[in-house]
Amino acid sequence: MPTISDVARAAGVSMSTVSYVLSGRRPISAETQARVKAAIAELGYHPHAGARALASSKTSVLALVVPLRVDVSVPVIMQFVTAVVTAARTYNHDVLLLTKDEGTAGLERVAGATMVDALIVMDVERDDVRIPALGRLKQPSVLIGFPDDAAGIACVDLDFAATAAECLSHLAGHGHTRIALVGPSPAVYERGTTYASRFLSGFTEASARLGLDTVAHPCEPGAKGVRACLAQIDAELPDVSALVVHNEEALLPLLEELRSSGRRVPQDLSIVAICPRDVATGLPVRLTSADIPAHDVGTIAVDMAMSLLDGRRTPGTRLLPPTIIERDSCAPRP
Amino acid sequence: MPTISDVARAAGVSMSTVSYVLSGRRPISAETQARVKAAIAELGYHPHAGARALASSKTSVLALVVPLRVDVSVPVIMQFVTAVVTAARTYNHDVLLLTKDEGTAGLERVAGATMVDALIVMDVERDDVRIPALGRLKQPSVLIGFPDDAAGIACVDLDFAATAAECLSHLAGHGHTRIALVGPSPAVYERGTTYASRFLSGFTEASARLGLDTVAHPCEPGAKGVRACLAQIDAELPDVSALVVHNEEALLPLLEELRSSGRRVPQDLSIVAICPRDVATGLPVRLTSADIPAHDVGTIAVDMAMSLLDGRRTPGTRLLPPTIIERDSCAPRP
DNA sequence: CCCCGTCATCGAAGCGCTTCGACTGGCCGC
DNA sequence: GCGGCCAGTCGAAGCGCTTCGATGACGGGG
Repeated sequence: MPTISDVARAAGVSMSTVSYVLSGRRPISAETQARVKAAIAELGYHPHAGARALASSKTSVLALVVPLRVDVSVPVIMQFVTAVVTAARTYNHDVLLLTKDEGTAGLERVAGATMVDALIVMDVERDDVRIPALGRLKQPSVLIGFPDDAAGIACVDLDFAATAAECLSHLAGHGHTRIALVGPSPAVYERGTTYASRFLSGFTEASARLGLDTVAHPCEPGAKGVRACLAQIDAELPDVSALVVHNEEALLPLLEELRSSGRRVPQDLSIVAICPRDVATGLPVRLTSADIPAHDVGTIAVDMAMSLLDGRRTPGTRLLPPTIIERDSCAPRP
Repeated sequence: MPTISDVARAAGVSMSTVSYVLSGRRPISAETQARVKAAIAELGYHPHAGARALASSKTSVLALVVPLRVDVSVPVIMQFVTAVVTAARTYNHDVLLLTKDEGTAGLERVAGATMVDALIVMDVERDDVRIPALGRLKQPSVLIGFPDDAAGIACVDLDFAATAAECLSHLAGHGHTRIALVGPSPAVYERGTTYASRFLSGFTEASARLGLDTVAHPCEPGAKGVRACLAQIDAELPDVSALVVHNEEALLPLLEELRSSGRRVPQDLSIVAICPRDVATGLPVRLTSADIPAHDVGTIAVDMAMSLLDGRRTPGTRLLPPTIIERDSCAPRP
């Protein structure tokens, strides 16, 4: 492996000149630049990341913490991940992958060892122990999600409250007035993931504002859970004509159950789902859905991390507006 | 951030002693070790990764290259990823995530910059351009999948040929003699992913060996693709009584199509699928399946990389034996 | 009693890069 | 015609760690 001094020798200049050609931090004449670049190409020189990190205290690496076992669907996580990696590359950064199960120790390890310049943390919970830990690090961090108290740490996420409201007004626009929310499994609420409760309170508020008759129920996973949830809804809200489904796992069994009990979607029952595009289109009925903009969220998280890194101030928090995509699961009230 | 010399001063020893306590490469008396460790704990010292990499030419980081857009299902990829990250941590390594779309350049970048000690590459194709590139790196690498010519690079994967044979003998054991293979979409074959052709040739061979009547067809994605594929199969192999499905996306539409055309699974038609556990159990019928051992493959890939790193010789290639899990989609021939 | 081998520890030389201060010509303005 | 300035370049001092050879103390064998 050639070093910077090999390049310098080959180009007939000093090490520092090569360094300045590479970083552009000082003016170097066009001819010299050309010679240096030629030498670099010829030798196949790559600056040594460790040496660079040592000398400059910058690693060009971002840490990304992903959840291992989750209630939020795996494809969505993967979308976040690829968005983050792709966005990081546009800033010439790479991504070190950590898992949530390492908890606070993982953060401290990579930050303490100066392996990364900044951290992006997914799946933060209401009262996440990692938040105070992040605050103690010398590297900046960005949360994907909203804890109760972000303690000054930057956050990005879909505006779930506004999304719930959008779903309701979309259905209200079709004439529906009796609407039920099929929520995530109780485990999600208990775990303290705030998107569930943010969605729920947005739902409740908008329902009151729009004068709708609504009920909301969490939904256990599996066909039995769906059946139980539907039964409860029918009992509490007879003549319900539309469902808002904030539970990806429930979608398929739900459609199965409705079909086998003879309720047609959308003729008898309209549905709006909160899920990524491909889930909405991959089911037996193409669902009208509020999109989960995983790609945008990931990209914005990286943008925020980069602003933080070069000292620019960033809005502490970004809530992305919802987008509803009309497909085949909403009809006017029967 | 405290440095090793802060620790040394606090413990009243030299820097090198601290280093030897940390690495264990030379004997240090118990008392000295205790003092050093106390100082480390008290100061909250973490060795600087860059400095360490510079001095030792070891980074304790593995690169993992994942495909971005794929025909193999996202949850499977994610299983590989989490297995690799988890296994890497047991060796005190971290994982740098690269995407396949960076191609050869990504590999050369991280290897050239000495950001990683070894590379693990997923989704390798028949004649992958990355293979010669990997050969040129000074870091060892492990492929997940089997190219036509691995050029001496280590490989791990499920033994797809043996898997096909297992599926057939499982069905033959239930008395089936007329069996069709619903293969991946033609795009997969064209892209040159070898697992498809390995499976197909295993299928053909075992079919001959067992004296079965079989046909094999690729299957375009979507409901129409499934319908077309079934039609072809029925035309070429009337009275087909079992299907081997090597196409995760086709599974749901396939079951839909069979149901709506009145063919019951497994009474009228038995099915063995090749897919991960959760897919097999998440469908309307719990499918008997040959498991895709993503977790094991990921773990073994890391083990192989580590052996390569400390100079131990490893088998150049590991093919994992298939496991068939009996569920509700296989019945004796009607 | 001396020599030698062992064990535990130290000192210093890098590893490859960035960065800061200093140096050199040329060119301007007065 | 001289001081000052700027563009362009160089030299050297680290950055924090590992590692190798050297050193000192100590005990055992001759």
